[in-house]
Amino acid sequence: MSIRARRERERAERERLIVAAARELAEAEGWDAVTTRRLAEQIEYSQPVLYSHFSGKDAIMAAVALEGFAELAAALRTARRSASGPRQALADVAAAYAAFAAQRPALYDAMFTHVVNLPFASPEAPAALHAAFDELRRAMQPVADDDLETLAETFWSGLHGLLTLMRNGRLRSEEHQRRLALLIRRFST
Amino acid sequence: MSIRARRERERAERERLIVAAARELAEAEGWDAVTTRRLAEQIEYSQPVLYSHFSGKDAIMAAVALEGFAELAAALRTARRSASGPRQALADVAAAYAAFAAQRPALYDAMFTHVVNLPFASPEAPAALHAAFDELRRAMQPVADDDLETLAETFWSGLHGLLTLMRNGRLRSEEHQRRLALLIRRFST
DNA sequence: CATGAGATTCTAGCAACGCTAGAGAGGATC
DNA sequence: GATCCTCTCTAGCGTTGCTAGAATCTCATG
Repeated sequence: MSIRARRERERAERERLIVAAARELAEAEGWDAVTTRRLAEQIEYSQPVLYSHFSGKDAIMAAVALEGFAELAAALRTARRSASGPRQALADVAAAYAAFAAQRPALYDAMFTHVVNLPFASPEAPAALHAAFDELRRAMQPVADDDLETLAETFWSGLHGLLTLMRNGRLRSEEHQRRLALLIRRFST
Repeated sequence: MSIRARRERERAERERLIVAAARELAEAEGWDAVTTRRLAEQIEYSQPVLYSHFSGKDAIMAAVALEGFAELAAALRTARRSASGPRQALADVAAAYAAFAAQRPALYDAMFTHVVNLPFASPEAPAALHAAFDELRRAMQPVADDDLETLAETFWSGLHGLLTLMRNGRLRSEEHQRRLALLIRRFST
């Protein structure tokens, strides 16, 4: 029994290693640099081992994205709780979201632009994802008139659009903060 | 002299063919299906011919994107001009933008998410791109207080976020119209 | 202690990708 | 008619994600 347990423990540890290696490599050199060969080399096993843990590269990216959702939820929660008041909460949460995306672009991509296999706007979506969106919803509660869910989705989309277009060079970078402030202002009534 | 002219004409025609084939294939099966081999087969020439016209696959995508900008500008212009009034113009232009993105997702991707080589928010950006953004700017003129440029960028980002997150299954599809209306409403004062 | 079964991991390779070097064919020029 | 030059093709390089089948290692059983 104990042997089996040790095996499973080691196996879980190796899986953790794969996800960590993928994330590190992606954050350092972008997702294009994350190849199965480099991952295998990093964990000091051969390529096929990856496929005994994950169905493919997409599944590894999804695992990285899942980590990201949990961290995003935590960051948003901290921002909301440390806000000076309910009105400030929205601005602080939005700023935390923007900072998260700016500091971990590769992670953000895995979460919101690349992987499509994860269920999103449905009850089957991962708990961490629900938690992250819930933080945004709570931050918007004080400024919501009726349909909180739709309002939160729309504001989130605005944030997401600003950050992705900004990062891809589609917007004047010197106006970034002004646009963020403008968006928040438009959703603060 | 005439021979040289015919040559150049035929060459330009072949270049047009390449772009058209890339666009068709992308719209039918997505950009992943657009390979240099399939493109070569479609135009009935060998692969290296593509590289005598374009520096690589990215350049072909950029050419397709350029077509898209022109068409988007035209669509937005039509929407703005046929609007019943200056207040309705913003809603109509936004609706036209959303329809464009929904009907030609691959084209939209080439324009706004994939290719990064094109200059964007700068004077060097292609004329068609300036024209398209200018339509949005004009539609927002009546509702702008002071900084029209930043306002237009922010509203555009909101639209872009809604459409991309929607298309990738990140938002509840049944609420799409409601979110669009909400965004427009928030930017209509 | 030896052996066979079962799980685990590796080597080697497939098909497809973007892209390119160098050979060959064709028409224009002297 | 020989020579050049432009154009196009065949063939191939290095890389990708992924997989089949051989090899190795572990462990319970005779």
